[in-house]
Amino acid sequence: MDVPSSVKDKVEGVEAELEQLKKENAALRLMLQVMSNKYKMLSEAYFRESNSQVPTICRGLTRFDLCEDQHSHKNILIPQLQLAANSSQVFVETDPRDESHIVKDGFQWRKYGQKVTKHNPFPRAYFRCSMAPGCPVKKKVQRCMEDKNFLMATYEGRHNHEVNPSIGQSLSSPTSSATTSISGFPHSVLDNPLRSAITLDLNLSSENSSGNDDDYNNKRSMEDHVAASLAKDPSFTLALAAAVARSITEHPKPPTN
DNA sequence: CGGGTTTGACCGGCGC
DNA sequence: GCGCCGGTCAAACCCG
Repeated sequence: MDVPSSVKDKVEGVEAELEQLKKENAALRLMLQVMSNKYKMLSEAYFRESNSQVPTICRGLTRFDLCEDQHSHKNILIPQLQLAANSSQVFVETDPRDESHIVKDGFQWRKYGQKVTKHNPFPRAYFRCSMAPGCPVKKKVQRCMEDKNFLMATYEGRHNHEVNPSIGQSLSSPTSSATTSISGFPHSVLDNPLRSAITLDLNLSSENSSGNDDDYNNKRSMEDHVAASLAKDPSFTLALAAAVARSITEHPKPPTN
């Protein structure tokens, strides 16, 4: 019995969609695992600090920012972890064969060094902003260890000038998608329409980044990949945030003294 | 020739 | 004090 080609196409379409959903589910599961582990680590660190009588600033603890999705005009919860003051991280999907460390973010950068770090075989490049004399902003760019599709750029400092749109235009190009959270930047920069509409900063604080075990790096790399793909879909982010919130509330409380 | 990149050397912080 | 490691410097080099 012959199956009409239109039906066949439809079936193939549904199968492709199913496959896509499976991938997204896998990504979500991974994300939940990572965030759950991260929450556990942070909780332990927090309680250790509390118990050691050291004055504590709650840096690096998870909070949820309420933001409005520009497309659906619904508020979405965005899990966000703060880096050190004036510091932020950006994840950019690039061709893994591209070794140029170029993150087109609207600024002009001058490279002043490159280094191979201990836990990542890919070299880390160091840049200074060269758009304005005396601009104190620096950035570090390094390819994610386990997912070569992503570059991780760490920004430090505040720009003392405006962004140049002609430099940043490729940020919105189809071949380069950025998942950004830029803290410490002037509003004029943040309001730039060239900037990615979705903010999803899943980074640990600078304090936690001082941990240098492989386990941590593995989690971080997985996080980078998952965060970048999920951040493209605000409704998915909403569902994720709800699931994470459930995960956190169900997590057993750390021992108290 | 000026501006950017490369790369080895150097420096300072940190843990042991 | 020593060694490790990340970050920076600066001379050499490249390119338009």
